[in-house]
Parts: sequence; C-alpha cells; structure tokens
Amino acid sequence: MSSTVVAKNPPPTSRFGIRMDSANSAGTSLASLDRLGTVISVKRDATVFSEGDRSHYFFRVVTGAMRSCCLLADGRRHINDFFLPGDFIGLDADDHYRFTAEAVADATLVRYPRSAIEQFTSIEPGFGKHLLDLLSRQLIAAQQHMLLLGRKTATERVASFLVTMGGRTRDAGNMSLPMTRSDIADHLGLTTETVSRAFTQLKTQGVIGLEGAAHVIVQDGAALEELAEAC
Amino acid sequence: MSSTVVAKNPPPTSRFGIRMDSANSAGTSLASLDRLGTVISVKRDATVFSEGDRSHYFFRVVTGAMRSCCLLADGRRHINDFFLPGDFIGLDADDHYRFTAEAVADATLVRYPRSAIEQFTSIEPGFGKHLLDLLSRQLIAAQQHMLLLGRKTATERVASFLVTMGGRTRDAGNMSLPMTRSDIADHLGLTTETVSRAFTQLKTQGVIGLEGAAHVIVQDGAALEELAEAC
DNA sequence: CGGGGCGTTGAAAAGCGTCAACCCTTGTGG
DNA sequence: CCACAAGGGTTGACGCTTTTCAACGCCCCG
Repeated sequence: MSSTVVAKNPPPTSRFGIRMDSANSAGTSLASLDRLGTVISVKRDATVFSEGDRSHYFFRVVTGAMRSCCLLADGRRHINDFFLPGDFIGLDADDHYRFTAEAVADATLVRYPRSAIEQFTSIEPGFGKHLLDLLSRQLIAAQQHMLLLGRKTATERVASFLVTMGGRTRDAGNMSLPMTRSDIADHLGLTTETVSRAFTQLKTQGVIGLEGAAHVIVQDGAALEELAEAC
Repeated sequence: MSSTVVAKNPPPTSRFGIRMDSANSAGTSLASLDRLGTVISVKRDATVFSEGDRSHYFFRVVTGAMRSCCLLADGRRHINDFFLPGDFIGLDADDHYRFTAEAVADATLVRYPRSAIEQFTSIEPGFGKHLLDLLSRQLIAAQQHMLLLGRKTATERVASFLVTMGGRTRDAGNMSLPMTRSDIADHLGLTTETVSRAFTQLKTQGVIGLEGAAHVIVQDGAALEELAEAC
C-alpha cells in the first residue's frame, strides 16, 4: 500500500501520558503556569479524582506514579495509562472526568485549576497548539494500545509494555516498575497470573532478568522489540 | 470512591470519529473552510492514505463510510474507528499519518490541506478550542474502546458496537451496517466467526433481529444496553 | 446460470482465565 | 532481634471462551 513503513521505535511519542518539561517550546508559559499550581501529596492507592467528578483541576506528577482507570459495574477494571514524573493528568477532560485517577505509589502532584488552560490559550496562542500536540500524542498512544489489546498475545503485550516503560526510564535496560502485576494486568487486558507467566517466560528465554518482581534488566533488547513490534 | 457515577448513556460524545455539522458553534468558520476543500470519491476498499505517509491533508466524509486501521507485520489488523458522513479523518495527525484510511464502502470525501488548520486556528481563536474538544472526544472514545477490548466478552463487545452504531444512525432501532463482519471483528478484537456467533446469539435471545447480514433491528434496546454497559 | 465473496455453523484445539496452593518480601510488634 | 502476619508474586491443574480449520449456504452480480 504505502512505500513508507511506520517507524519501529516511534519518536519520543511514547505511551503513558504526556511529557512537557521546561526545556521545550512552551517552556516560558509553563514556568508562569507553575505559579498557579498547588503541591499535593497522595498515599499509595489513594484516589485523586473519580470518574464522573466535576473536572475543576488538572494535575502534573512530580514524584511517584499514578494510574487512570475505568470500571465496569461488576468490577472489571481497565487501566488506561500510567503517569510518571512530568506527565499531566486530566488535560483531556471535558466538564467531568472520564476516568478515575489513583496513586500507584506514594506521589506528589501539582494541582492546577482548569481555568488556567483557557487563560493560557487566550494569552499564548502557541499554547493551544501545544495542547493539541499533547492530545494528538495521547490519541496515537491510545491507538497503539488498542492494537495491543485487540490483537497481541500475552507475551507480546508484556514485551510491548516493557519496551514502552523502557522508553520512559533513564536507563531503559535496567528499570524499576512502580506498579503491581495486577496493575500491569489491568493495563494489558490480562490477569495477574498470565502477566506473571509472561514475565517468567521472558526470563527463561533470557530476554530479561528479574531482581525481585519490580526490577527488570533487559538482556536482549532486540528480541524484546521483536516481540513487541510497534510497541 | 465518588458520589457520582458515570452516565449510562454518555452524551452525544459517541465513538466513531468526530462530528462537526454546520449547526454548531464553529459553523461560520467551517463554512469558509469548505471553500478550501476538494471533493474526491473512492471505491470500496480503496486506500486514501497509508500509515507512515506524510500528512498533507485531512478529510471529511460526505457519503459512504471509511475505516482507519493499523497492522502488525504478520497481518494482524486492528480497525481503530469507522467514519460516517460528517466525520473528520486525519485531524489528529502530526507530520505523518499513524494509521491507514480505507473505504468500507464507496465513498465521497472532501479533502482539505492541513495548512488550513493552522490558518483557521490563527484567524479564529474559537476554532482551536473546537479542535481540542474534538480530540478530547476522540480520546474519551478511545478509552471506552480500550475497556471493551481489554475486559468485555464477545457478546458484550458486539452489543456495545450496536449501541454505538445506533447512536450514530437516524433510526437507532433499525440500522444498516456498511461494514463486513471481518471489519467489525478487527474493530472489536475478535474473529469473523465469533462476531457471527454473537450476532446469532443476540438474535436467538430476541435482543435483535436480522434482515440479511447488514440490516439490524433492535428489538430489546434495554437488554442490548445492559449487555453493552458504558458502550 | 454460475461464480465468488461473505456469512454462518460445526468440531477440535489453544490460549488464557480461574481456582488453589505456596513462596517470598516487607513491615510490625512483641 | 526474632516471629509472625499480610500482601504481592509465582506456579500448577483444570476449565472455558475464543480461535482455528473446515464445510456449507446465501446472496449479489456478471
């Protein structure tokens, strides 16, 4: 169909929320945005906001990790995304949040009033464009994740997850996962047992090493990406 | 956790791309946007653009139906979304398309240069906000779909699909599906056989009626939404 | 009238989920 | 400092939903 093929390692698009650090194009406006924020800290498993709440605020993760999740009536859960330091949560809300935000581990956040968005889009025309980019990137990530959920095997899902996490960590070959196997399972559409078996299988095949459950060492990055294929 | 519960029938958020008709807030600007567009027509299964192509244009469906899909190397396919008359395709691209757009049925589209977006966001400040809303809605839809792909059973997926399609059709109780079972399967993360069995099961239970494969009559809307739960 | 895609149905196989037991780590309290 | 409890993780056995493979029917169009 097309002569071009999608990049194996998509640029810093990366799943898992959106990054926006002071070194980027909208740095100045964000610096002043900071003055509107309040620092809050949350304990592990605490809920910051719930699906259906009025969306008065949006948040940025400073330390720790967060998750955004949706529930079905009988308790089935899906975790849309994990948020690590630098990521924004809730920028994509209309007047009500469409998901629940909880702390994966003890975390500190900065809370901004949503009105700050409108202030900034009107003052800084570039900020609106920036927001659009962020949402586009979230959407691309969501599409990649739909492909994963709809069409990948358990091991492929875990491999994809590790590749994505690696892209978000300083040392992609040696990372600490802040979330439980159960969180990972609900993110990948699997059960904890299946996730655990996939980890074991990758370890047995020599693709990764495990130091405790949380610490992953990538031993064969090529094999991991082969399995992940398109994250 | 929260006192509020998510609405059973989310507002006209609707899955399946984004709507933008002349009756809404940005009507005037869109009318002038129309002058920048070229009408094109595509035959069934024709490719309008491919994953990885430079994104010079975005499109609006006038008649017929389109699909956006992603592929894995071995041919596994996922259809992100279907696009019906009024929907825009490709607004969420960065410089390259992240998915392939194909015609589900013979279709006519309007093609706009992507530069039109920047023109309009600079001329009409309200247009940028409008775009943000559209992308937010797409993102919400994607999150609902991830829940479906990760956690719903085959019958629940088909029921959800029918509810969503119903929300996009004039007569929600009596609709024609322009796409094949295979398209539906690749959208729901199933096989054609499983989709077919789910249709048969819904028919046997008296929830829907079928007049040919493409024509669905909803006989028990409450049961259908019960099965779909949160679309 | 015939062919070809699409859809449906059936039987067998596989992958993942479920249930259950056990292990390991961590943290707490005696 | 040790003992114990609790939560998370791993492993095993089994069952079920969905996939796979295959055959057949239907409908549309040439």
